[in-house]
Amino acid sequence: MAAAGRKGETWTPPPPGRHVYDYPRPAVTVDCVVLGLDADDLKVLLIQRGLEPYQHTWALPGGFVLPDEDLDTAARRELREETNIEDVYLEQLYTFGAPRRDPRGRVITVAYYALAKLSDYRVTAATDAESVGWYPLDKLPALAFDHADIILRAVERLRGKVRYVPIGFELLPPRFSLTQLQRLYEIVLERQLDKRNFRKKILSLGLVVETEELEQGVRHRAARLFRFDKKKYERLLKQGFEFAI
Amino acid sequence: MAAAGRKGETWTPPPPGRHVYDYPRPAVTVDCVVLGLDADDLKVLLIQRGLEPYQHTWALPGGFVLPDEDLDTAARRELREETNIEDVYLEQLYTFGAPRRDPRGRVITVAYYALAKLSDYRVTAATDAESVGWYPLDKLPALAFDHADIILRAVERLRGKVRYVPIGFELLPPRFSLTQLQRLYEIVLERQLDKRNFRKKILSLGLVVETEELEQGVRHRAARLFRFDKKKYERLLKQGFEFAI
DNA sequence: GTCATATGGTGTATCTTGTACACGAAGTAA
DNA sequence: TTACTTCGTGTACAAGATACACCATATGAC
Repeated sequence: MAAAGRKGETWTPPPPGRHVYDYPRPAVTVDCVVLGLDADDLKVLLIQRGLEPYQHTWALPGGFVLPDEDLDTAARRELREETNIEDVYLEQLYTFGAPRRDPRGRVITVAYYALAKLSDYRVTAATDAESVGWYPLDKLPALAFDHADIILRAVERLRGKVRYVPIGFELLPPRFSLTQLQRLYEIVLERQLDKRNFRKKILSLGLVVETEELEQGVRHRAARLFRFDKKKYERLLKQGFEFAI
Repeated sequence: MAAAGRKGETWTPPPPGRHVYDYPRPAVTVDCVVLGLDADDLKVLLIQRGLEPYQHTWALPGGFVLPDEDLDTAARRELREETNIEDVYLEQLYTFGAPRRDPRGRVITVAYYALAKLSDYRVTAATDAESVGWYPLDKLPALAFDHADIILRAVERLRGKVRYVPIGFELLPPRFSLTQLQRLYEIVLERQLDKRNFRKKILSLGLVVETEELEQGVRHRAARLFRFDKKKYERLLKQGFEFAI
């Protein structure tokens, strides 16, 4: 959460009152918007704040950037510490620095967004000391700070990017059916797609390849599973190929 | 310039050594990549640093964010103070925060990019106390800090965005010929476009409208001038219209 | 094992958009 | 008048987008 109290971890805080500067400096935090795909919608991972300000209010996972730590590293560390999420697609989103966005004083936050395979992280209600939970985007609780704005911007970014960069796959398990993939695009882009045309288009790109596996545990005909051929994509990228849905 | 010494201006600095915090805090700056379009290429506006570190080295205009100042405001202020540029298209680009990007200590910079009508700002060689100059992107001088990376990212952003958002017009005067517009796209996208197809496409969008004016002072047949209909664009945007070249 | 139910998986015809391509018109300058 | 330079235009073809419906295959209940 932005500008929350530092949590313990292995790092030992220096004695207070020791950092003196000629000019005032803002505090700098990172916050992460983790988006995950559920059966029928996009969800965002929130944590419930344990400390003032906004105690008990839901907020984005995040916290202070350490003195010798890269911004990306800070974002990944906070994500790990507060939600146990690791190895996700993570990208810097935007930096929010309105002078009064934090009641304690000037806090500038570098926001990140992450795409997670929601099935990997079944933290569905509460897990830790603070609670952690996935919330559908259209039923967000009241949020601390300007975190609602940050989430909005993350969703905009995802919507804009998903058509031109194959990041949608980050929201799916490694093996997925074409129906799942289509549903992903329908949810993110908020419009219906034609099944046959979608398949034609996707397969024509040659980046989604058939596997031997079939969907398991469904009570109807099982769908074939496909995978995204990342290596091929990277090869094509270098040749100026453009992904587009 | 990132994390340069503060310049005088009207603001009076507080007495040194007065700002004390419990935890170390980074300094936060803004830096601006101003891009302008010349006859044959994109140029970036640089200033020559008057102070250590990197004294006399070329750098991006920028400086510290004031305690009660929004980030965008800080970027515009620095641009005005250091280069006299005002009223340009300005957008946050990316935040650079590698721990040792500034030799003086931890400095995080929020980078912005701006698009300017180069003809409005003929600061071609030196203007101020420090020099200011436009440099073509393929002939940049040695740059201070990580400013070369920042410029690279700004150009990438422009290239990615110019096809889907009508920001190219920000680089042209209010009235322009279709040949000028085509040249803009050719320079930014780094590929040749077909004249007839380009015109057909542009005019079919209905956002570039003919004026009564003709090009002046050319030694051949004068081209008709057009203008970008921003109001119409904004109206269409609300209806889900998508600009694309 | 048959039937009901649910989703999987496939092809074609039409329309729209992108691409390739060349020359006369209009103005200036000598 | 002529030479030069850029302006401004249309058509034929290829590629890609869209609209649209039905049989196949698996499960589960009876």
